[in-house]
Amino acid sequence: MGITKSEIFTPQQNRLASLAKVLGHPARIAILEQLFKIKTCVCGDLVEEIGLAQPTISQHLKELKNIGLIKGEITGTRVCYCIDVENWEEMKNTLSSFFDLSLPENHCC
Amino acid sequence: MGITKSEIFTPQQNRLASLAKVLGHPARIAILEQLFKIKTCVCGDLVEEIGLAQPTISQHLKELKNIGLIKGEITGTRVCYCIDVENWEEMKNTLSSFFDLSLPENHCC
DNA sequence: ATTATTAATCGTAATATTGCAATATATAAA
DNA sequence: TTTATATATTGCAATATTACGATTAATAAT
Repeated sequence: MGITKSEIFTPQQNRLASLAKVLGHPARIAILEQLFKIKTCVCGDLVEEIGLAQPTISQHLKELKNIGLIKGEITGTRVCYCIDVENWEEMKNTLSSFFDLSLPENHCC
Repeated sequence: MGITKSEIFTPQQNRLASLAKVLGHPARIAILEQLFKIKTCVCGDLVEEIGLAQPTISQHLKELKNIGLIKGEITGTRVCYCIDVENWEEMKNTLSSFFDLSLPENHCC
């Protein structure tokens, strides 16, 4: 059906999955890495840098913005995108907590 | 087109995205949490626990296994699944490294 | 041998995602 | 005002994902 049965999971599970899902595309990883690399905001340039069509990049940026990982500010005809530092830290913690769940001790395999 | 242009990204970017993608479904998050919770292997029971049909759970388990987050061992008619501790740690580090990229200092927004 | 149990696979329907051309929008420059 | 520039939105085609009923495979129990 292609539809996720979100209603049978906890808000935490759904939130974590949503966050991971947004990170689940190499173009979005590349965009985020570029934002880190240039140490400031991206005002365009991502299209040439990444090599996907402008509408495609725009769409990926939208998803990153929706989940709160980046934010954009319009300056003239350009839009400057940068990491949303506060949310970034929060999501880092969300993922860390999950991965820090204490590992099982009694293996049967 | 529904097809990701993996070839224009680095292996690292694709690897990270693949890992995140697998975590991008609440059922798979729930399965992993359950594996942690019971502190041992899951031999069935996931179907009742999670509330999706048996083929659906089986499919999710397959994806978790493919990426290496869990491993399974056949014992009789049952299959015991548990966290693949070694890979788990590796993936934790992969994600941590990404999130620990030093945050940009010069904000323009 | 037959039956029960458990999990994987197949087939299929519904929905989501990816990517881009075409277009729209909105500001800057001339 | 007209034109150029940058980004968003729309519409669509191709592919992927999710979910599950039906079936299969493989062992256990009777």
